[in-house]
Amino acid sequence: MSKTKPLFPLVTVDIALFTIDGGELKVLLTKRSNVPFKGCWSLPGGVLDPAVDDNLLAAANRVMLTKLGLTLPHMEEISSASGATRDPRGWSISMTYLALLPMDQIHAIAGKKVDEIEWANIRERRRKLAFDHSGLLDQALEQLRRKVLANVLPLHMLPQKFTLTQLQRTIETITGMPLEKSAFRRRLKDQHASDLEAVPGEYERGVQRPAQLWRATKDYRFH
Amino acid sequence: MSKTKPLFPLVTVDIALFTIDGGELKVLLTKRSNVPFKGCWSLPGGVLDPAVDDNLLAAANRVMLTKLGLTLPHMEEISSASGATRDPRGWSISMTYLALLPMDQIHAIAGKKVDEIEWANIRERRRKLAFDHSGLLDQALEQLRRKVLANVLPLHMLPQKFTLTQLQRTIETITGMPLEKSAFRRRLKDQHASDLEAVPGEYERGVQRPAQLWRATKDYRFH
DNA sequence: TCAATAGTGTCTCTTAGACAATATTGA
DNA sequence: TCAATATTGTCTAAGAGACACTATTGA
Repeated sequence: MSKTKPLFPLVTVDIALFTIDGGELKVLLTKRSNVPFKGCWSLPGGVLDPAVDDNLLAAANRVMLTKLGLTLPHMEEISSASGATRDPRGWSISMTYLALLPMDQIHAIAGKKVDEIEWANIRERRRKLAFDHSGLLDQALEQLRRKVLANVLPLHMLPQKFTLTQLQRTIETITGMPLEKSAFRRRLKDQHASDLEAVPGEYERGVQRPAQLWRATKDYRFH
Repeated sequence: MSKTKPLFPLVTVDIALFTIDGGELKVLLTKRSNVPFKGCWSLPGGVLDPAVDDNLLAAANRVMLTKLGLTLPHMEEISSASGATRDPRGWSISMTYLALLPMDQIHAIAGKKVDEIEWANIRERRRKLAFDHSGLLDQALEQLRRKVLANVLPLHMLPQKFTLTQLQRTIETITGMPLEKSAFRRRLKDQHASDLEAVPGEYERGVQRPAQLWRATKDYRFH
């Protein structure tokens, strides 16, 4: 470690990383290998290292890369949690981040897998997490749903090339609300012309009419 | 001061406090009386004191109370700013808060007025602020406008009792967009029945038909 | 031909904007 | 009565949901 001075207050970053797997919304959890809360499940996270982190967002990206080998297409600050009692080690600040992983990279986790990991189904979330992570996860999930309901496209959860039906299913899975196919596509044409582009001549085939493949335009952001 | 240990990283809170004055949106600025950026204008703020602050939100409220004598009806976390270079004193974290002051309390500022203060007109904002506060103010302002445009009522900027026209003018001032009186009132009736209540028998009088006075319902939150 | 899903068209209903009409006061 | 602003009503246009229709493939 490159830490030189002890941190006071203790500053950590915690990441709620979501993806879609088997038509279900999942979040990545890690089992803690150290005290406090050793053996408990928690959001993946780590301690700020001022010697190497340019800022807190960079710290979140570093943690996901070094601990899990992941470079994530979206990382967004959600909120802080702070106080003297939320971490037994003392007065602490945690910044929570919302991150998205493309569904075809769900098995890309490599890195120094010091911790046991699990993709937990959001709908079955009854497990109590370490620290105040249950609440942090709730906030990140709420923000994800709010944005998708507000018509922001979660393209970073899809493969590079995808069909419009895949996109529709992804949104339905996140929000829990069914979409009308016709109205959904009308909205894409009217309001997302600059977000999506058809991949010329590429189609997904099956026992049906081939489906046009689409991709996010360059520099698309989940904003 | 009750600080016992020096902070590392340095943790501060900065508050973008908005109100309406003379039909204009204003933000409270303070002139810094200490280094760094001595003599520069900045958002009011202060350093976290883990010995007395329950959390960062409490720190923001304490700073506004002790430095300016204000107890604010709304205080909301916006975002963090962090890094090694944004404050010459070293690696720092600042949490920005959005706060609202009722327009009839614009002169309520008392407290230990160690700093010179000014209500700066948002539309004339060309002044460069200390640290990265210009950007922080932009973010807070954007969030305020986003919420008001998304139909959240800024009741905390109005007096306890107000007319619907006052509310309409307030919203128009924040967003910069004119509202249709009829459609606006229809929206209030349809979507804000639980946010507003008429004050029975109380009217604002003038050279015109008296205007019903309204108040925010108990526990109304700007959310 | 049929099952299956892609993709499009159309009808209707709701909602929001535009604008007009009525209401009530002080001067 | 008039000026001024509060409050309400109505017409219309745009957008969204419901639903049906057509298109294209593999089996």
